[in-house]
Amino acid sequence: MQTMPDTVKAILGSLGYESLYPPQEKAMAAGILDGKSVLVTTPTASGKTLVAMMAIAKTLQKGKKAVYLTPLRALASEKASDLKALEGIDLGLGRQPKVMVATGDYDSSGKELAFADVIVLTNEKMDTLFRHGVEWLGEVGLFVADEVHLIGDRERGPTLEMMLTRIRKLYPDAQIVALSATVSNADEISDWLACALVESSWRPTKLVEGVYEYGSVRMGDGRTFRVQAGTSAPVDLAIDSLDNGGQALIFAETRKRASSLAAKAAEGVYRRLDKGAKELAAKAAAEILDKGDDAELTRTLAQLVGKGVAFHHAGLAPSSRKIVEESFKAGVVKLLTATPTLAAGVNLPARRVVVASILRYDGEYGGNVPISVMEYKQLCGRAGRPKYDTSGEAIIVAESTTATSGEEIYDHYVLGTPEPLRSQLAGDRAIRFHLLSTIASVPGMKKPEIMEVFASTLFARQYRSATVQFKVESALEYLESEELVKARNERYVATEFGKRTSLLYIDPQTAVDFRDALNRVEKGRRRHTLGFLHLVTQSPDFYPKLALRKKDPDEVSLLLQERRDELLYDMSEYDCSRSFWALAEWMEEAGDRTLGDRMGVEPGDMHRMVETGEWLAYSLYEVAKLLGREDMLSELYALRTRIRYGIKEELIPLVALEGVGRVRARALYAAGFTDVPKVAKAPQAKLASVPKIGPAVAEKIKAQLARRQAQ
DNA sequence: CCGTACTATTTATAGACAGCATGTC
DNA sequence: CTATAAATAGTACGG
Repeated sequence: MQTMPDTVKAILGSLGYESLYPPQEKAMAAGILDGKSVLVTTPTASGKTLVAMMAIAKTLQKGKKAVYLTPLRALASEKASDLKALEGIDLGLGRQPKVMVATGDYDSSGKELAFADVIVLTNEKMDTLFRHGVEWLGEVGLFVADEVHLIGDRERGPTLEMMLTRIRKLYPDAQIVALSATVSNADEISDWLACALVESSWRPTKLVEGVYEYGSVRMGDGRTFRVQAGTSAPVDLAIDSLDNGGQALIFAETRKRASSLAAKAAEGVYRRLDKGAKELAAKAAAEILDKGDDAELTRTLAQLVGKGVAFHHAGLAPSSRKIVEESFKAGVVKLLTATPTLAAGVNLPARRVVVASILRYDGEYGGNVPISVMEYKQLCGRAGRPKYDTSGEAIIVAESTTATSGEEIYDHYVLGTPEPLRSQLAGDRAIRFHLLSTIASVPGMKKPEIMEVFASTLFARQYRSATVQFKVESALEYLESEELVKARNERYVATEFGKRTSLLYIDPQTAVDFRDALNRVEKGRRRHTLGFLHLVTQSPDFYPKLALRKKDPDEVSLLLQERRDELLYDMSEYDCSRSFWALAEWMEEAGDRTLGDRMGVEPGDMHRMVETGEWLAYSLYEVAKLLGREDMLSELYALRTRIRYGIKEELIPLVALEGVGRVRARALYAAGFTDVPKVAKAPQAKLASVPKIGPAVAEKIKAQLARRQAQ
């Protein structure tokens, strides 16, 4: 503590901290306040944010900007609101420090960001800022990279790896503070990033891990105890925790299992609620119904929340998800079941974490495979609420049906150490994607210079140089043969098509598929909406891709037959996904009931499909524009709007009105207001009498039409 | 013949980042 | 080539 400078002490004081946690002291000793780059590996909730905040404060005092990088939008906004605490501190800037967030869905404009001192971004957003060559990056003195262990993720690791590589290369003087969960090759990572390594296993609450088998639990501290057998082992363990006064969190391997475990727990939990708790639960349940949609999933969830139990997974509507999170935090929901969404996302700790199974289905493998020790430790990280519990517990349920015994599980997971982090940049998709952006952002590099960029990746450290060379070269060949890049005098530049692809942030494969498909479309007046939609949903960038169920092909086949003339290529119902089908119905104004109950598409999935679908439809529009296909532009623009709002073509003009979405647009149309001029002509009272449109909305519509006319 | 309890068969499988703000026949 | 739990369809049996 004696090493702490007064300024930092003052900052800590104004943030409400008196002393530092051990890992925080270690980070200071490593020189984090002197601008030294550091990799901090500690368990979750051990105060990494404060470490970052101290470094950020120091950076701002030097008149530099700080960038904070996270893997999730939800974490970005959470961190931003944590960091807002800095806005209240005088750092000698002569003004208030400014904290801003920019993510794909919530974008502060580039200009605004230039005036911010602390900028919170997702890793991908940072990548796009590099691609756009934002000017203020030179003013950044500190990059904080949170959850750096994501480097080992097959899908999203490469972006993080390339981004860190680029930061090191372009801004060698900038300080890097990398925050990571515990990994076994932390020294290799810190060496790669030229960082000092700070390792600590300290936690603010003690964590005791154990394994449940045949009705009894063996804990890491030597304790053993039996659990009252009830409906199902994970539920029994959770209820046992409630009886000891602590909330419980069950991690399940599938969504279905999460909701079924919650249902099993409902009666037992409800019996344990007192009158006040029951009232609060009923209120939360009503809120879910009120703010959510009409899908079966939402109704089931509301019913369970009314009993003090909930499930949480990516199928929930964003509104339901938020209410569940808040209710659990507030203690209204006593027992929560969840898929791994909660392991990486917002911090929702519980006294006891139950891992219902260490197996998870892997489609490529064709069976269940055990999760990694690192994943398991991530789940454990949610055990123990610093403010309420002195210690947290994590218990794995060992299924008696599987070959692995409780003892083996204990040895492997409880006593085990997380796996080393492996670069995932060797994947073809990842290499192509990042190679294109490298060439597009620095035009005119020769092959050796390009190789040099990849030579400073973690990938190059972990693989033979011949492998790296081979991978990069074959990706280069691909990009060249598809005319995304071209070489002149051995210097590589991106073509217009390549540049556009890089800025749209789509997979080169997606761009090529789009281009080739559009080029095959004959010029003319024929409509191709369904074909375009298929193209979008088939893209490797589209997510989520739901497979057809056994009973679906008949109905999809009918849809294809009816609209065969809209297709771009010959295809059958077996070339379709349920995502394609659902979006097609969505664009025909199918409701939550149809989508959820008949098609089995949960609200959260629909939300994401609309989001990615719209982005890709926009990209398809841009590719068509680049190809000079004016004949398709209006139809592609319509496609984008229809995906976004879930409407038939006739409603497109109406949703341009602020405050009018799919439901109100349909209501207006049904009342005879079939276009904007008709709405403009109608008296306000007439609009207000249309169902779903009250006086307030009618006024809003009138006001903006008046504004529009004035321009 | 019907309802219930049990058994065989079928079905489906975690999560999540990114762009940009028209101009038609 | 590989798994497993939940939902659903099918079957046996008692009344």
